[in-house]
Amino acid sequence: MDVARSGSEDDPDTPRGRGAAASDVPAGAPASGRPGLDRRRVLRAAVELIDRHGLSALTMRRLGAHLGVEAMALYRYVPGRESLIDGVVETVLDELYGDADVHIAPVHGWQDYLHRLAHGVRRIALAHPAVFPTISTRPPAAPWIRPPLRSLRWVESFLSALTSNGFSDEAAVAAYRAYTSFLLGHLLLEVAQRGVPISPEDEPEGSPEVTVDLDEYPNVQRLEPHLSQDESAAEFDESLETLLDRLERDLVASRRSRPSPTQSDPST
Amino acid sequence: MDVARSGSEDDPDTPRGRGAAASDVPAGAPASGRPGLDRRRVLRAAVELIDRHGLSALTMRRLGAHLGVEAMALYRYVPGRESLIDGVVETVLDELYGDADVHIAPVHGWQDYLHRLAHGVRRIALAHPAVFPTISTRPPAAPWIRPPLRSLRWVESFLSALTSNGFSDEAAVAAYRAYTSFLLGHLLLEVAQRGVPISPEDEPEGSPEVTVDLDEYPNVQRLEPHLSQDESAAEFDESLETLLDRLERDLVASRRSRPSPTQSDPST
DNA sequence: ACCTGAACACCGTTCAAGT
DNA sequence: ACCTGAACACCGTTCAAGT
Repeated sequence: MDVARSGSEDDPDTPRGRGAAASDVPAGAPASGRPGLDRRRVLRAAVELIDRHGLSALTMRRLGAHLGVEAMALYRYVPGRESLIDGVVETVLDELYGDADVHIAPVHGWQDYLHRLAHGVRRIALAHPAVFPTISTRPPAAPWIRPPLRSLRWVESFLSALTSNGFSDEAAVAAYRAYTSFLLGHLLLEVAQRGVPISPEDEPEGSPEVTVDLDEYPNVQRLEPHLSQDESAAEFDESLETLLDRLERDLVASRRSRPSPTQSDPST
Repeated sequence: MDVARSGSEDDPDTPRGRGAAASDVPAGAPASGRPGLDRRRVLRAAVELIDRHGLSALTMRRLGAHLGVEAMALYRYVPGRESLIDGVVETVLDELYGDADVHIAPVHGWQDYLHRLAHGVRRIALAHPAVFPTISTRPPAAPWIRPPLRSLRWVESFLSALTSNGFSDEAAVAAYRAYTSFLLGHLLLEVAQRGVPISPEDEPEGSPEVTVDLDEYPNVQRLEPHLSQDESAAEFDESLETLLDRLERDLVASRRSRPSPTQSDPST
């Protein structure tokens, strides 16, 4: 279960001794980070902007203003807007690497690991609902790198967890596919359900309440109370358990037909 | 199984007697539709533009040019770009209403219906891969209208099919949720895997082939052949069957605990 | 080394004006 | 009734110039 740190790219231009230079500034500065721009600072500001006002509010000019700088200054740290958005996706996903709950040694094998990983991704989706659709739909680097697990590191970690626990290569890949589409489908819908900030300042004023006439849709009308209920959390857990159970059944079945070729080590 | 026609909005401003005025024009005009703009024509041109060059290529000015008109003329038929995109989503989804394979009387009850519907949605996703991410992520009209089944009509049709076949209200809603997240997860990933046209003219020239060094990711490296294989179609079918089987099991189990309260009519 | 001013091409959108 | 010209505010991006 070797999972190291960040993925973005090792920027060797970090101008400080970790926590030293950060002390002579409010540390939680509200908007304008005077002390010196920095790729990481730019990306984090971009995430903040999207979180607060939606993706369409992320313009080079606004991001510059947010950082107390002209837009053109950003091109030192980022090749352009598209690539800035890629960086935002990486930055948000990088939070997973720092998520203690995902990293503690799994006490119940691979199931525990997949369980923790799934909830880690869910926390990220809920923390950055305006970013998650972008995480889900940006074209991945390779066709088999499936969102929302968009980095080689996580794919490796996933496959390693399964193959070192008795899964055949084919089964591990199949599990990877099932797992990612489960995460994507559920979390995208959960995030959509919550309503994401779209463009500038949602709904101008006293909402006109676009109430549709449901008379022609009797089932929808009758089930409206059920439909409106937010069961996302429970559903996520249930579906996840269902998936893990299925994977385990398949695993056991495969062990029976092709008896254990050296029971793997439960190390780490 | 009552499913009527289009959903967009009943535009009463159609300036012709259906097929009469359309006869004095090539009928399959390649780009510039001289004879008179029309909301439907505008939307279809927008779909074509996205299909060919990606969402970012859809600008009011380019769409106008494509239709042989200045951009400002489009504002007669569409309130603005955002709403144009909503119209594109509706237009593409409307193809489902005309899909014969979805509409024929289901010969094997609700399972047959869900099966046909799923494949209908999949056909649409594959026919318009550049539109599907937008279908998946545009904020729905109501929180419980879940992509990719974005219209009241389909939700009604879905719920009707299940509740008239023995499903309780709760079970029907749960099935609706499971079904939509299945569709979304699978199809979004299948479409992403195929690589969608992003911005202008993919890859300028002889692709530099960004080959990543896989040495640090031994499992990924070993499984690369498996991972690269496109099993989307088979996986879609398998996962769909798994889902339908689970729904059926739950249905049977519920019948046992609460014996049939009037076996419903299999009409239409 | 880092940022800015000015400029360019291209946006969405409004509105008075043309036909 | 339908389309256009001109204009406005706002984009992304380049590049020579400032400090």
